[in-house]
Formats: sequence, structure tokens, C-alpha cells
Amino acid sequence: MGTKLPSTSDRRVQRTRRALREALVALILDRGWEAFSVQDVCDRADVGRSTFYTHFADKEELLVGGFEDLRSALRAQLAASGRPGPLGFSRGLIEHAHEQRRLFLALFGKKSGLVVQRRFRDLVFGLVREDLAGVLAAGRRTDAVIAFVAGAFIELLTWSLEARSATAPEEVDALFHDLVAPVLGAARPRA
Amino acid sequence: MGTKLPSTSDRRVQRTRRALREALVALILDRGWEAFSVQDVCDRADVGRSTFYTHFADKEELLVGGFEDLRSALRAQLAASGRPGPLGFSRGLIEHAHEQRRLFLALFGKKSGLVVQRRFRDLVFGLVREDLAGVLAAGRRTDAVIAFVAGAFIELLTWSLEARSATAPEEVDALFHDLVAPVLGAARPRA
Amino acid sequence: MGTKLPSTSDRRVQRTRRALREALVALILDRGWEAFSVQDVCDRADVGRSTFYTHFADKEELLVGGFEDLRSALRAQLAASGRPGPLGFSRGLIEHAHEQRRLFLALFGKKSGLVVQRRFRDLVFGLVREDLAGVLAAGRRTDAVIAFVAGAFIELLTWSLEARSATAPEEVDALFHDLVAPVLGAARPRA
Amino acid sequence: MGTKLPSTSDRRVQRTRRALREALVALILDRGWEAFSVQDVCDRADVGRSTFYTHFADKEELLVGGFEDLRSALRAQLAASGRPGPLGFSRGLIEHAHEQRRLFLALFGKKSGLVVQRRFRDLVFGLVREDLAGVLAAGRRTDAVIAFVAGAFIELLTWSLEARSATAPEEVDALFHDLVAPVLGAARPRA
DNA sequence: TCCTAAGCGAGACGGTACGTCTTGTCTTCCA
DNA sequence: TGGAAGACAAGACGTACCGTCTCGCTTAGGA
Repeated sequence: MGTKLPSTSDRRVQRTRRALREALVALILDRGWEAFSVQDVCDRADVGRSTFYTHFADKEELLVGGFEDLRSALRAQLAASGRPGPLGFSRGLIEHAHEQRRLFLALFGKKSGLVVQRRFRDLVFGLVREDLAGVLAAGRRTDAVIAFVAGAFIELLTWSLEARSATAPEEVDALFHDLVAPVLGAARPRA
Repeated sequence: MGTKLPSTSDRRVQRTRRALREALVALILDRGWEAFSVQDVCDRADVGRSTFYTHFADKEELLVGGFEDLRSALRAQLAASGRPGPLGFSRGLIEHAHEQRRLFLALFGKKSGLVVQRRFRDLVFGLVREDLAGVLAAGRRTDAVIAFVAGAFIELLTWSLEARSATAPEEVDALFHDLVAPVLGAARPRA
Repeated sequence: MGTKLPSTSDRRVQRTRRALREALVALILDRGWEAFSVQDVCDRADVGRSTFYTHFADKEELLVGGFEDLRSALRAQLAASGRPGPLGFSRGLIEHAHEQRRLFLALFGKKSGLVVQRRFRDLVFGLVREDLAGVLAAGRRTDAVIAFVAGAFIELLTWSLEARSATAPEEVDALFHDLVAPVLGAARPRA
Repeated sequence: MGTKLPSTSDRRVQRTRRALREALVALILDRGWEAFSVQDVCDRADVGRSTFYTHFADKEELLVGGFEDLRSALRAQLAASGRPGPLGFSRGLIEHAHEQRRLFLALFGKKSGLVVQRRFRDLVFGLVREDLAGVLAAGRRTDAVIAFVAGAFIELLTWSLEARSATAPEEVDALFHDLVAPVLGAARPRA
């Protein structure tokens, strides 16, 4: 039953997958997540539609790998730049988002899709959780604070990308830390 | 323009709309936003599909009114209960969400849809903006703070609905205000 | 049951019917039989659609009276012009068709409708039958000859209306009689 | 352009088309041309409706091929049987019509459709034109004669199919030629 | 003259068909 | 032998008509 996947070692397979991935990104930029079909991806990648389905179950599955790449890249970038303070991930992610502003806007704008947002949300939740692991003692409130901070971060980032008056990444990061610092204070268990 | 809408004053119209609205809610609960069709709504409401389209362009449009009702209800409830402090909307909304826990979970769970979430997000942004209008001086930071607070609220609410260990609405509200209070302090222009 | 019809004696009724009839003709001319809806007729006649249905069951029924008028007119015209020879009807009908060329083309062209054609066909069959009643002895072949002649006449008329090089009615009539005369000879029982 | 048609060489395609064609005929016989929908054809042919539309734009388009087949068959039959005289097509067509009497009656009866009749009319016009090409010198009258003869033939055939007292095909054909012969004489340019 | 039955417009409604689009499966061809 | 091409079933979409119906309004024509 398992719909065996094509062997990754084959060169043609690699070619096909890369072409599809690139076409996907191009289309997200052009039209937003929900405004194109599998057929559109195949057309642009010059790949048969049935071929698409031998590799991926749907558009979403094609997208996944990309996010994992992003996550790894962010972690690497963070480790390299040695900015380990509480919520240190923010600077890197904000910068990355601003560099890829068009892509991120496409992923979050009116034409986005639920899946994409959910993926990104999970990513941020994970980063926040890791960065707050040491700061907050484990407790019932912990998850609530993580949700609070992550939600705040995501919307602040979205605002900074959408706002007409472009704000520099470092300013956005500063703003985030200004606003979030007292929260962490309030959340820290009163010793 | 065109496609004039049926006059709301007609009894039959009221009946039809209510039936559709109720069927919509039932289906969201049963299957999640994206897993049912316009036809399904009509079947359950015992309404012809063509009739549906004389009233609404979309499933989405059918949903909108519900949100507007919610907004009005919240505002009214707030005015009545005389809890006018900053971000006073939160208590009512949290309570409402907990009462309709299953519905809200359906609206935000894995089977939700982008549209629904966006609607709710807009609703909260509006409420936050109104409630902070007096607190924050107008300025470039204002929108950023609104985004920050709204994002934090939405994710905190979501957490409280999803969390296994059910937290009482008043606790969630208290938690929200505990966490958000210092933010407003930090955001207020240093006089 | 019988869906009682409005009493013809009422003035308003007369008005309504006339308006509908005129709108019908206008629309047949504009778009051909099948390319307009009952709604279109009502719009042009400035009559409510429900009113239409209290008078007529469908477009076709609205058309019927018109044909009966045509038939009477033809018979009257024929009687007046005193051209009683065999197939004497042809001259009057051809002239009438050429005068109303646009209408007839609309009724027979690519945009016509089956009902209309059938009506006209029946009309011509009747005329031919009457005019040949004296010429041919009753017999099995009679109906065949009638069909032959009627079909020939209809298509010849259609040709003369559609042909770019307009042929004068009298020429068409002459042509018809030239061609049909020997047929009648062949059909007449060999004495 | 666009909407590329499926390649006829594929076996499945052949199967699908044949099934549709047969279902069409069956339905014309059962209900007449206008009383069934594309969906009905698909149901009977056990073919998906979307598949129908990848092959044909219309019910009508599905019918066309049938007529073309008929035309080819008639021409072939004619060539084979060596009956090449003027209007030699008539015998074959009349026989075919009488063999498929029920189908032809359905195609011309009260429940027929304009499209079908027009198609058949065009077919006969073409056959007559070809058969008279040699007999009549080109001229303005040519088309008129073709129309005359074709109309006569069609109505005579219809009569023979509808008449209660069934007339044998060969008799009908003889009758047609008896009646039409003098016409051709009259139409031939007086040399 | 009034008042009562009717014609009438407006338009909501259920229903049916349309032609288009997308999805995922399955078969066939080809390298 | 495994990837590419593409036929296929399924089913949702939004539109267009249809014929039925229920309202009120107005407008005669008979008491």
C-alpha cells in the first residue's frame, strides 16, 4: 500500500524535486498560497502532474522541507552570531524575515494559507520555548507565557512587515524586547 | 453593482438566514471549516442551494454576520457589566469562548480555515485598538503595541482552550492582565 | 385546479398582454427565439415576471396568438387580392415574408427555435393542402405530394430570404411556380 | 486555442466515446432531444460528467460525429452499390431512415430539437448539392433549386416515416424521383 | 359611492442544468 | 522497470432560468 516514494538517489528525481520546490516558491510569491493549483506548480516546473503525486501527497507536503531548512538556518545563524540572551532568536528571525520580505508577506498576507501560518507558528513556539526554558521555572503558567510571548512576537513581526513606514529590523527587535521584558519579569516566579 | 440582497424585513428571509446560520455552526462543529460544502449547509438547513447564493456569496460571507453579532454582543455585555478598564473586553470574550469551547476549538483547530482565523484576528485587533485608544498616545509605536497585545491575547486564549488542565475564564483573564499590564506601562510615552 | 386565467375584458389585462406581445416580437428580432428569457420579456414589457405566468405558461404560449393572427391576415390578404389559382397562397406569403424580412430571418435563422419553425411549417402545410384540394384527386399519394410541395416552398422561401443577392418576391414566386408546375403534372392522376 | 481533445488512439478514449454515443441514441429514443441532460447521458454511459466535457462541449457536439458517420456511410454505400444517377443518395438515406425509423422519428417528432433538425438539413443540402453539381449549370438559380429539392426530399421522407400506412423505402424513393424529375427538367438551362 | 374582488409588482424560494475547475487514482506508454 | 503523460471519476463551484408561491398595493366594476 505505502505508495513507495521514488529513490532520492536518482538524479532525475533530484532534478524533479528541485524544479517543483522552485516553482512553488515562485508561485507563492506571485499569487499567495491558496491562489494556485498543483497543476500550476507542475506547469511552471515543467513536470507532469502525475509525477508530482508520486513525490508529494499535496502542495503542503512540498512545502514542509522548506520550513525545516528555515529552522536549521535560523538555529545555525543564531549559534554563529552568538546572541544567546533570553529570546535571542528574535533578532535573527526578524532580519531573515525582512530580507525575504516579499516571501514572508506572501506567506502571511491576505492570500496566505492556514497550513503555512500554522507551520510558522509552530516554529516560533518552539524557539520561544527553548529560549525561555531557563528563564521560567516549569509550571502551569509556563505554557501560557510561551503562548503569550509567541503570539505577541508573531503579530509584531507581521506588523513590521506590513507597515508602510518600514521599520529597521534592529528597531523592531528592540521594540519587541522593550515590550516583552516586563512580561518576563511579571511571569518569573516571585522568589 | 448588482445582485441585490433580499430584504431583511421579510419573515421568510429571516427564517432562511437563521436556518443557514445554525446549519453552519453545526457543520463547523462536526467537521471543521474546510470539510463541508455549501451544499452541505443547504441540506442541513433544508434550503435550496440557489437560495443560499441569493443571500451570501460564500460560506465565508455567511460566517461574517456571526462575528459581527459576537462583536456587538461583547460590546453590549461590556457596557452592561460596567467593566470599563483598559482591555476590558477580554473578560467577556474569554468567557464567551469558554462557553462555546467546542465551537472555538473547531474554529482554530487543525481543521479550521484561514478565513475564519483572519476574521477573529480582525475582531480582536479592533477591540484592542478601541480599548487602548485612550491609554496610548497616537504614534508610530501605537500599531505595534496593538499588534503585540492582540497577538498575545489570541494565543493565550487559544492555549487556555486547548490546555488539558482547564483553566477558569477568570483565571485566564487575570493572567492576561497580569502579563499585559507592565507592557502597557512600558509602552506608555514617558511623560 | 385550472389556474384560472385573468378575464380578457379587463383593460389592464389587455394592456399587459399587448405589452408582452410587443416585447416578444422585439426580442425575437434582436436576439432570436432561444437567446432570451422570460425575464427579458418582462423587463422590456415592464411587467412583473409573476404576472407573466398568470397569463402564459411559457414563451411559446405567448407566441401562439401571433401565428393565428398571421394566418388570418394571409387568408384575408389572399381573398382580397383574388389570386385563386393553384398554390395561389404563395405570392401573398412570399411578399409578407419579404416585407417582414428581419422578423422571418430571426424566426428561421440559426437563432430560431423548434417551436416557431414547427408552427410555420404547419401553417404552410395547411395552405398547400387547401390549395391542392381541388387539383389532386384524393389518394394515398396526396399527402406525399403535399409534403413534397410544402417542403420545397419553405426551403425556397428561406433561401430567398437568406440569399445575399436579394431576389424580388415576384421573381421568387415565379421561380416556385416554374419548378412546382411539372410536379403537379406528374402528380396528377393519369386520366 | 486550448482545451486539447483526448487522443483518439487511446483505447479508453474509444470506449468512453462509444459509450457516450450509445447512451445518447438511447436517450433520444426514450425522451427526445431536449428532455435529457448531459448528466443523464453520463449516467447511462457510466462516465463521469467532467470526462464528458473533456471530449465534447455540448450534447450537440456529441451528436455531430454521428451525422458525419452517417454521411460517410451513405457515400460509401452509394459508391459500392453503383447507383450513381442524379440524386442517387436518396435511396440509401431513405432506407437507412426506415431501418432506424424510431430514431429518426424521435429526431423529428415533437420532442426533437432545433439543432438536430438543422444538422440533418445541412446534411441533405450537402448531398443534394453534390448530386446536382453536374446536372445544373452554375448560376443564381442553382441554390434555389437545391433548396427546393432538399426541402421537398426532407418533408417527403418525414411524411413516409410518420404515415400510418407504411410505404416501402423503394416506393418512397420512386415517388421522390417521379416528382423531382420534371423539376430538374424545368431547372436545367434551356440549351 | 364605497368596498371588494381582481390584477399586478416585487421578489423569495426550491429545483435543475450548465460549464469550469481541482483533486487524486490508475493505466499506458516509453526510454 | 520506473518515471512521464494524461484519461478518468468525483464533486464543488457560482450562474442562469424556470415555475410556484406569498405578500401588499392599486384599481376597477358591481352593490
